[in-house]
Amino acid sequence: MAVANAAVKIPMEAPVSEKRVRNRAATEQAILDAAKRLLAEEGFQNFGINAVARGAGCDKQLIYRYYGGLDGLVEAIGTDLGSWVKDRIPDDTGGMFLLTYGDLMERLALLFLDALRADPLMRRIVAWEVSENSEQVRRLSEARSKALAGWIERMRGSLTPPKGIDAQVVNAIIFAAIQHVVLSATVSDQCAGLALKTARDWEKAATALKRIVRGVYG
Amino acid sequence: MAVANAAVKIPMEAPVSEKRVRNRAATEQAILDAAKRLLAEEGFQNFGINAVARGAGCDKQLIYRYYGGLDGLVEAIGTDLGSWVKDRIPDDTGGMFLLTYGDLMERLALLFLDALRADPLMRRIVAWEVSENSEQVRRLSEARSKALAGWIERMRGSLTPPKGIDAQVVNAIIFAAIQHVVLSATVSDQCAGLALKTARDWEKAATALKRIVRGVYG
DNA sequence: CTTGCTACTCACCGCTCGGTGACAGATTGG
DNA sequence: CCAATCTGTCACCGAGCGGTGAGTAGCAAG
Repeated sequence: MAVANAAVKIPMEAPVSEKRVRNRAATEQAILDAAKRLLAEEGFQNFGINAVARGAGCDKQLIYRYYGGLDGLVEAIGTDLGSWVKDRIPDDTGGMFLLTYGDLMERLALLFLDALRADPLMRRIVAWEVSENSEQVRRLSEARSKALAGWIERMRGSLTPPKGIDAQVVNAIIFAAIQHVVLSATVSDQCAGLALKTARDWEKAATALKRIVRGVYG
Repeated sequence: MAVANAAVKIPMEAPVSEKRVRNRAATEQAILDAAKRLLAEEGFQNFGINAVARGAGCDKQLIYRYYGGLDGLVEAIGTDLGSWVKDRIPDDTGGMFLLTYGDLMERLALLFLDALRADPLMRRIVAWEVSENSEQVRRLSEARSKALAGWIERMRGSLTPPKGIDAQVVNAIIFAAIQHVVLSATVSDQCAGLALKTARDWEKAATALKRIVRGVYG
């Protein structure tokens, strides 16, 4: 087999899919991407070592080696989440002048609504958060809420809530409402009997949301 | 072995657990109860034929025979749900005079909040609803929302929402908020960074909720 | 007692899961 | 050149899953 070397040097490369390159960094990234994609598209139900490995096109052993298992991988997703959020939720006021706390909260609520609607991964994580209480989920949840809190703080600027209102609690409830509405709509195109399918439906929801925010903050 | 018959007639009954009686109705009920209990306590994650059969102390084959499988069993739970709700959410106004639509919605919101906090099965179903879109879940969800809508309609009486407000949409958002807050608190004792552990925490949440409702409906 | 019917159990199937140990090919350093 | 190391693959394990076909125990009528 003296010709073996030559044959290896010019093999019929990539008979069907391009040959896997030996590159740890790229493989790690491929695994991370596959995990995020899987979580976003399939949800946490069928999320596991085997599925991720299949999605990344590599052996699951590498997930154990590079991330120490599913937990480590999920943690890596969490770490990734901060930048993820930054890319997806605008950080300016869209040219608006936010004169009052009510202006601010209305804008934040609508921005958050749109951002969540547009981001499947975030939606899955939120759904996961209210369905399971594992270490995995806790880490993800923490990363998410931290990113969210940071965003709100940045947007808030120097505006302060009106006296006599426990804004932290009110805001938590409003954001909870947004999350549940979006989750419910994603799964079943409706929420509590309210259709949430067409753009028109969502406009009505946004209007009602504005009304609620304005009702509290004026 | 002539004594065999005598031995059978007076056997050491129930050596450890009482002997299973041959009673189809009772077994069906045991299966249904086990399913509800399992769903309430463990959630939908590990909910399956084997787990239910184990919980009911019978063979899974009986679940196929009596309910036609998990789907039929879940449907039976859904059917059960109407009466379940009636037992758990009060149907009167608690001696209050509800003069305005705002009065009504405030009371409904608080009642719903408490009822959901007190009912693990309902919470699991709600969590399931926002996590998966299967036929099973759709059936359960439908039964739940029907029961809920019926309750609201009964409580509403002749009160009508103020003009110029799309009450259906606003109410859907408010109920969504309640559901998400309760789910989140159940899993992690907090929601969007807001602690929801002590009675004091919940009082604050209830106050904020009232403020939101009153903000919209006056 | 025999014969059916019903309630119920058991053993087994194929499959996927998470997890591990052994191994092959490429790369690098001596 | 060999040897060590790194990257990636493969075969296999035990366990649990949903699902099924065959068989057993109790009861009632003849």
